[in-house]
Amino acid sequence: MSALSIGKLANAADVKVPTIRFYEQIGLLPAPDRTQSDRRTYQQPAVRRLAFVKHARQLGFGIDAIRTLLDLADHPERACGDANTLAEEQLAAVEAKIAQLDALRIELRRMVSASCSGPAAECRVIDALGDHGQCAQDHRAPDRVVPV
Amino acid sequence: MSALSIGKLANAADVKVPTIRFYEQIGLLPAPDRTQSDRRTYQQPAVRRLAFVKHARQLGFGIDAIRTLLDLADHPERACGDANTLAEEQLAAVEAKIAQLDALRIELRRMVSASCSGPAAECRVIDALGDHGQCAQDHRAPDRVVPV
DNA sequence: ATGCATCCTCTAGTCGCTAGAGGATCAAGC
DNA sequence: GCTTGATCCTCTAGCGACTAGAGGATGCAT
Repeated sequence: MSALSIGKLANAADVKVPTIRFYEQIGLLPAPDRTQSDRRTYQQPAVRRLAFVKHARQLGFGIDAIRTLLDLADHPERACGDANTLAEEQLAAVEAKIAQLDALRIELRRMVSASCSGPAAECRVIDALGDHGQCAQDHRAPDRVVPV
Repeated sequence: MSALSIGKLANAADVKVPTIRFYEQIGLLPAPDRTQSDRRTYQQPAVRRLAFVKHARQLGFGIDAIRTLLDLADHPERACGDANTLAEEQLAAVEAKIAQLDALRIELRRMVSASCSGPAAECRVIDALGDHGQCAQDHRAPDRVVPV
């Protein structure tokens, strides 16, 4: 009755079709049954599972972390210490990134506020980029650079 | 006199050696002269140019944007409107990302604050991930998801 | 029966590097 | 002069999390 094609599942969880196949490929979602013509057929629980994954991704959890979280969700009798740890790590990561972006924001604002209209020779932006000494703040990237 | 090996340049600008080769490959830095044994030799201006690129990357500018900015820096007689536009766009992108991360932070804090020690069945984190309806805020990713 | 949507697999591209293989060359100490 | 270790060269592949597209097989509605 409630069998879903991959397209319906994608719609139900608001996730793109290729993404579902990708998740299956990397073992994040179980391989579903197939029809005679080799099409994937999902049952209702797949929607919840995919929504869980989507929500976790939106919160910035990495695939490995999600694997652990799913595993815990699948085994409700286990202690959830890992889930707390992961969430705390994620929170710390998010807060660190916010701090870094705040420094960037300040620096960029400083550049932009002196908006110039003349030639590039006098451009505040170009100038500031060429001379890091102008930076009031420390806006270095700690590990990886922001992919804004 | 002031010729630099790629290693010296990397040191001077605090950038890794392979990164310099990569920048050359994608045309961000000009191909330098070579010694008889095919080693790259740089002159002093290369340090400033590379530092410019590094600084722009730290501020989150993409390679294409940096190409434009470098082009402007190379032609000081041109109007710098593009530089201002790019900086403004970058500022807007950074601010948008901060807003999104703030929402994530709130949501994650909510999860973490109710730190549980029991089985996963009662875990706040697992529970919250499974039910987006619990989220007070809208922490959806607008375009791409945070690679925290 | 036609036509279009949806599905399948597979490969390659995105971004900005980073890591490693396999080999040549250089500089310093003995 | 010789050895050793650092540095250099090119080339290819990998990261994360998808996304895009080729080329072909179904499914469903008219």
